[in-house]
Amino acid sequence: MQKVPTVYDVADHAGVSIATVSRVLRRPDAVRPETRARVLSSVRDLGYVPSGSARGLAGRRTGVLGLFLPGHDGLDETTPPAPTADGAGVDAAAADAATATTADAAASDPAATPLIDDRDDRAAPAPSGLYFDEVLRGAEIEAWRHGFALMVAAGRGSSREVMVNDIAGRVDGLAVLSQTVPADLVAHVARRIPVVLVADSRPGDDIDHVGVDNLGGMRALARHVIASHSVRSLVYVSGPADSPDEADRRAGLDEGLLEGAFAGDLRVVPGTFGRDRGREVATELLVGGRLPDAVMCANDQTALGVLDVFAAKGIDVPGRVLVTGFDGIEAGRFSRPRLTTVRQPMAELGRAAVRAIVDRLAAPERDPQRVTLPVEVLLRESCPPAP
Amino acid sequence: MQKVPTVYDVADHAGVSIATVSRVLRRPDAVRPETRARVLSSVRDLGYVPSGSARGLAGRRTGVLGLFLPGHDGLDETTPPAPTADGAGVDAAAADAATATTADAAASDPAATPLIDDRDDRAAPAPSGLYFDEVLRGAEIEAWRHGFALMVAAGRGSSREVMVNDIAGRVDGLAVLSQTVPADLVAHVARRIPVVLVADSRPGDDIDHVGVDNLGGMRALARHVIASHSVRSLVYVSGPADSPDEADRRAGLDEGLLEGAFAGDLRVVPGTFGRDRGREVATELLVGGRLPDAVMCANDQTALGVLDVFAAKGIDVPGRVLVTGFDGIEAGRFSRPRLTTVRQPMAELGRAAVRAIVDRLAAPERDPQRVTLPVEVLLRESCPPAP
DNA sequence: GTGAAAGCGCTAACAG
DNA sequence: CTGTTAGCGCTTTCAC
Repeated sequence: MQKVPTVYDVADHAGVSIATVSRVLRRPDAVRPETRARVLSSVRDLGYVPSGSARGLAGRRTGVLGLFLPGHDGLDETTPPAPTADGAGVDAAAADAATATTADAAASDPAATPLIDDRDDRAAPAPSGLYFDEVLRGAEIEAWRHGFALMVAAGRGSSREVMVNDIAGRVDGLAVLSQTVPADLVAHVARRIPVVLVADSRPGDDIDHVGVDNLGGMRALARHVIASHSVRSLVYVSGPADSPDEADRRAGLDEGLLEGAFAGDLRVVPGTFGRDRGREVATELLVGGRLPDAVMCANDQTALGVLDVFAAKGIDVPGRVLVTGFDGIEAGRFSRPRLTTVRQPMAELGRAAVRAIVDRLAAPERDPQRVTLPVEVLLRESCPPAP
Repeated sequence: MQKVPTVYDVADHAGVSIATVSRVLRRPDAVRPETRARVLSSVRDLGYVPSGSARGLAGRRTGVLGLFLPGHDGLDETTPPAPTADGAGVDAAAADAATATTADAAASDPAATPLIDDRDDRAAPAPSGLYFDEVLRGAEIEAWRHGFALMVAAGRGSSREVMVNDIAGRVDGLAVLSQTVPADLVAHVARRIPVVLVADSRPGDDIDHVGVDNLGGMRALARHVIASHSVRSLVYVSGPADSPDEADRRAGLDEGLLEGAFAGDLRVVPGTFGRDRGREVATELLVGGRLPDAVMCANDQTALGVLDVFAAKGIDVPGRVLVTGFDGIEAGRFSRPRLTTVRQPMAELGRAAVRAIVDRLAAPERDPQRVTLPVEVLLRESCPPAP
């Protein structure tokens, strides 16, 4: 790690030219086996690892794709970035190194391992991310398949601009999730490299886009709800009015109801995509005394909140009232009753995003593409299949 | 995206030298405000984004850290990497683009949204990764704090060498999880950049390392088990014999038993860290007819397998037998009964790993560090707190 | 405060 | 099959 070897060092050591070293690494069969062997051995001896930067510069391509995810709630915004400038915050590092660093001896001190009564599930961390983790995983896999490495960044409110530019300068293409990056920044970056918007249905963009079939999913679900059970009254707990997802899901609901010739009552209650709001709504419903036959929610969190209250109040789901969600988050698998929902193919989203970039790289002039991935309706106990 | 602008273009456009452009971007206050404004405006007009490669080359540092995770089970090995060579598999991309790509119209076809009866939880995807996702998230956050971007890669059995070298060439430091990279490769790479081993207690390494307190955690748990309940017979279902984690946990068990002056029977049954093996063991225990007072497992998966069988056979947990795990995976929060376990601070692991690299970058000559993070014992229903 | 010039390490023609 | 030679776009002294 002292005198990091370069092509020149390897070339010298192997008694060849730097071009040959480069060839051995890029197109091995363009070099005589013996020469190749000699070079390879020098590489080993010297501990040579080619510089990605130099490669990127010379080759005009980095072999890296970028993925911009939504920020991790809380955990970050709290602590501003260390003063970067030159040393990349190296000094700041030294400062908090002591914080979590523990010598083996200390950590093994019995007193250091707390016993926590978690019978109330209090200690559980908020899984929050899950959703994006899957996207990330899918993207990583697909990137690898296409010979790209993947660089990730989570959008932080502030300094997003810097980050985006920073990433954009290092990659051959960038996938941007939902509303993590302001439109103008996206536009700026898109002038340099292909950008694909993921699950972010901003209309009128001349930028590639991949998303899931929110509309079709909710439509299919709605049809199931009204067709399989004698639903006369239906409450829909929406998402935030400014959410494109909400818009599509709502549209799907309307279509499904129409197609299913729903003749009952539909009441729309504004929601927030939050579990708490689900609880509120359920409580109001209970207090109002007029429980509908079904409560369809714009997302799982909301539905889980509704289930929380119904369970606490002893309301029979699905016996007395049906409940549905949307997203297919893990928690819905474990709720009581288990939640009927629409599962989004998260990993597939990531893969599709990467494919979109790769395609674009191959055909820069092609018209902007829009990919919509199909979803699945998962019928579980909160609104089971027709009896 | 056509003629990607460079410093030169910006310099021309702004009527300054490239040095000034560079300054404006790196050390803004070293430039007269008016000049700065002019340059910045040119940057905007031209859609200039500095090349990370050029920057990395000239500055001898990339501002990127790498994270090497274990492969995603199955999903990958199945499909070999596209022929990379030059086009980075661009041709292969075109081939399978049609596979998942769907036009809006088609996706919205009702027939395209399948309804799946998931009352038996069959449709649920294997969450598998979860563990590493948290590490990744922690690493990303910490990297960002220190002004670094994060590059991730999942270790695939084959071509791992290529990947590692590839990543290593593009980053300033690398964190490598568990046994994802063979020792000699690690050594090779470590000659070029700082490498930190994560949760991989290979002894004798002169490489930085961060891990969790497997020993202390299991010790504390063991003491709880025997001290809080009148346990006379104990079965320990181990992990694979070659796992360093297993070794530490086993040692912790022994210490805990010793410290708690355990006078009963301890029987060790070999396990695999797999849920199936947990089921097998539980079944054997039942068939044998001599159920112990407690079954402590080397990890959560095993414990969940044990719980599966006990639940199916109507064995009362914790009434008839106590069960414990290790890891703190999400599924343990939802099992029936909920699983008492030791939670590893995954996100913290990721953060610590990044800190270790950053520290090393700041002090290349310092002795190798070893960081052991404390764990928490989560007492849940399968082995609750003392009555 | 700003410009000129010398690389950083590698790839990719182009010769031989 | 191998060597020579230009750059790739940016940072960074060193002068002015």
